[in-house]
Amino acid sequence: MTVREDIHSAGIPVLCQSCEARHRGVCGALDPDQLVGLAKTSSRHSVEPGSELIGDAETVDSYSNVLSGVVKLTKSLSDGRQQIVGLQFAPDFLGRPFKMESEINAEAATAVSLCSFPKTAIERMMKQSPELEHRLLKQTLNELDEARDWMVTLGRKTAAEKVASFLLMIARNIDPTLDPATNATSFDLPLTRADIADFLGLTIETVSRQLTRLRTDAVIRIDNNRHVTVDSLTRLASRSGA
Amino acid sequence: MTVREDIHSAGIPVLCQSCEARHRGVCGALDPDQLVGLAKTSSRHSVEPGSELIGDAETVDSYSNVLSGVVKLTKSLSDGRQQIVGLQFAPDFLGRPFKMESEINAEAATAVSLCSFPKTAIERMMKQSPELEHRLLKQTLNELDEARDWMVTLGRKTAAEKVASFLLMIARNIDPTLDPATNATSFDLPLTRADIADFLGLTIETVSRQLTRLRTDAVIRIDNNRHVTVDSLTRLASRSGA
DNA sequence: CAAGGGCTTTGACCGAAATCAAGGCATTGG
DNA sequence: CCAATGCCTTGATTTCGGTCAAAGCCCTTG
Repeated sequence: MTVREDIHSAGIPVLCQSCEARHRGVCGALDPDQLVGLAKTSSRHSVEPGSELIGDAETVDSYSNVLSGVVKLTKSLSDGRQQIVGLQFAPDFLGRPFKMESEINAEAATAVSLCSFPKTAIERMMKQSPELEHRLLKQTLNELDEARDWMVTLGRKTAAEKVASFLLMIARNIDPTLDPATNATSFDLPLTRADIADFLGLTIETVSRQLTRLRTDAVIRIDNNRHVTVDSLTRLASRSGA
Repeated sequence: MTVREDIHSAGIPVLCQSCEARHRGVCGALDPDQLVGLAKTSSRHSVEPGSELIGDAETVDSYSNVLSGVVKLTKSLSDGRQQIVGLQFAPDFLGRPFKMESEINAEAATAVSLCSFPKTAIERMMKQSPELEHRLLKQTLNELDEARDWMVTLGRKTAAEKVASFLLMIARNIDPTLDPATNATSFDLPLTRADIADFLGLTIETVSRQLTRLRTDAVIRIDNNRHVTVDSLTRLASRSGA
């Protein structure tokens, strides 16, 4: 069971008072008393696609729960080559505990809404509440797992398998209409072709060609360049290389 | 500062009684009283290169500190394609807290010595000692950082850059004779060409050819197929693509 | 020493994906 | 309505790394 599933199934809805929304991110680990303290300092934001959330530019001093939308984590080489090293969906927690040396950027891939807390507030709370740190450890272990799965994709899969794996991963994360009977599903791509290329270690052209192939082979349909309909998840999975 | 450096610089030597060795892994987070309890259940092992430490076969029910040697973490696709997703050096902590779903294998790349504890003992201790969980969180964050760095290497670097990056990483981790003056260093490769290929997402032949190129360009020397001498770390770094 | 096996190197050739180059198709704004 | 802009697709060509094949080099073992 992933952390995400765990939080969902635990079903701990927490009224985060400042952002006036019920959500289930890391806040779910706090007891009501603690939460009231935290809520006073939290605030809800909505940001445009493309906004930089964590970057080299401004030293960001806050943590956030992702309430909706998709955030991409990227790293770049000095000559501009870029790689997306992670995607965060609701209710993931966004931020860098204990300043790591690694330079990472976070950018809104879609419209994103966040509930943010000052770094100091979270860090104070973490000292008091082992349960909060435990939650964080679990999310981190989960992200590590995902990162390692993608290392296999990046290092050992063909372009066709990479694209199929990507679609499968997105479907699993934001699929609104999973139909177990027909084994079909549909969703909006949260990333542009360029982002997908940066995620899979390919070029835009190769991503486009592979999507075209999946379309002509009738594995998927794409409307408005965004909305994907997968006719058979199993057929897609069989092309993802395990 | 990496976790590894942190543990080293903190300089917390702990006498782990059962293995009768001073080491500084996760045990360093425990106070002496707790340690006595743990030490009763711990034991020191030495394993041959190639031994499987964590695998699909036997469900391993213990955690370990790596005392010396190098452990490779691998993942495989159903058709046998393999990817190394991490390397662990002393004093890293080896094991899977909270059973994750991801199937991962750990195998001794070199001769390895370990200090192992039963899973139950560590887990009991973790509930009592927030400091232990904190250490674990820090190591996990560090591994996540490393994994994401390698995603950039796997997705966006050329074969030449991959091999240079690999040598640089190994040098940083097990360099016994770093000479800041001449900027030179030397070390034994802990991995075979096949392992290096699995780590970098390349074939054996490509790894061999790139090493040959570095040799003919006088950036490195290799003796006995194992012992590498880097004449200029900066020159090597300049070939690693940042 | 010779034989054998495991690992590594090297060479010739091939192919998947990158690069280079147009062109299409929406949305936006004058 | 017609540029203009930003994505996306498609085609032609090139190239980097993979594949196939052979040989070299150690190291062990009889």
